[in-house]
Amino acid sequence: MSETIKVLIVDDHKLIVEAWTNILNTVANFAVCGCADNAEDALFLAHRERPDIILMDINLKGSSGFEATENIINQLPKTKVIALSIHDDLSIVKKIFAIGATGYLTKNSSKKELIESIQKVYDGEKYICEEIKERFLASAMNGNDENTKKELTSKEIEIVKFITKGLTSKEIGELLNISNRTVDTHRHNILKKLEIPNAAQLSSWAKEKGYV
Amino acid sequence: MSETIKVLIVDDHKLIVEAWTNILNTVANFAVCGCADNAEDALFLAHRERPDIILMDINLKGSSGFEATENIINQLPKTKVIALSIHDDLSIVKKIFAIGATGYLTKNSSKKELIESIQKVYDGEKYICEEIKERFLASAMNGNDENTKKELTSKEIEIVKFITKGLTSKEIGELLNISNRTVDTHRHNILKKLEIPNAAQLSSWAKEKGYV
DNA sequence: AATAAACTAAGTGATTCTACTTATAGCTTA
DNA sequence: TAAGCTATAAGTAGAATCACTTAGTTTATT
Repeated sequence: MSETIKVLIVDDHKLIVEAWTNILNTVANFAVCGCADNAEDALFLAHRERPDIILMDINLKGSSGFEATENIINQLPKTKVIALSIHDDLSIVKKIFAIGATGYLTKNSSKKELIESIQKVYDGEKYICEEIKERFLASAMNGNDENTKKELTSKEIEIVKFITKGLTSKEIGELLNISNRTVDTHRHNILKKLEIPNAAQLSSWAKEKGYV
Repeated sequence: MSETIKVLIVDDHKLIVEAWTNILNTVANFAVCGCADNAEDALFLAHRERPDIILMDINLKGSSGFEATENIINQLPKTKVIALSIHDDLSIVKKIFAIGATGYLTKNSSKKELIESIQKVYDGEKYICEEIKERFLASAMNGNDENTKKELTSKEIEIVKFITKGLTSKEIGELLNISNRTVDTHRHNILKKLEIPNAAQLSSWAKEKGYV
């Protein structure tokens, strides 16, 4: 109960990191042991500081927060990760838990939930914020398949990233050393999986969901 | 000096609002007099509470933070608005000042800058965070035209919004009651202005800059 | 060993987008 | 009044995407 819980905060917006640090430091047995604004620093600090909890924004600019989370969990199994995200997409929640996260908050969560989640996860429980819980429930009730929406493969995600950057199939093929017709096939499969009509919408979808 | 400065916070992420409230309430002569997570509530609260300063996130989900800012400034000229944004795009900074904002911070600003900006703006000065100042300087030095990048017209922005939603020129034309060839012309002009090669990149650009 | 999933590639045809140009009408501003 | 911007529209040509299909190879998993 009175043991100090060491927390590492990872988010690429300084103002947000400082604001959360402020909140957490008002809680008696919490101590913010470090902050990082990118995946590399996060990994380095996790090794040095050995935090109990990492608050991880999975929408980092450069690299994917998914990979960073995966690395940390693999290398430091004792460290628990609470994922923090701007979106309420259920497939992303499932994915991050599959990787090994122990908690999930959105930026619509309350301060109370933030504190609660850290304590609960430290005590060995899993934590999902109210907003997401309700959405899972609603999704289960009306039987829609939002949470069973097909996942993209890593190759497909790679290609999505190039598409958002405005590359043509030909250019992507050259970069990946595959035929432009193969890239076309991937594009087609991606759009079909996600039920999206074209690259323009795919692009904004990817931005929104934090794939890029 | 000892007068209380009333601050209204507008941001669509509860956790961020609470975090900033936390910071500001630790400053002796600051008082957070309200929070809003959308443009309508912001306007209502501005009328009721008559804050000295409004901290306005200009990347609100539903409506544009630009319009909200414009409305508030027109209706309550005594209220100063400090714009807060995730991006460091100089053309957006210029635009928000043209509308009538008195300060600009990014989410990479520090806590110190947040507090400083409120005090300075309350004292009648304008405020721009360090990060943006440096970018303006750099831009002026190497003479690149990033800050003179052409602005999109309101029609063009309207069309960009439809493009990001995956509509074809034909569909957009039908919605706007204009020829699909006119939409094509607009598309061409948009891409040329922004020096972007295709709709896919345009789409992620628009997401990134908060146009949609 | 067998099955499934993912990656690869290509054919075909339709649709859509992009580039560049010309042109008219309306509105604003110097 | 002239110049300039915006919105409208269309011609032409070429590039790229999208839909749907078939199919061989590799990689995992059971």
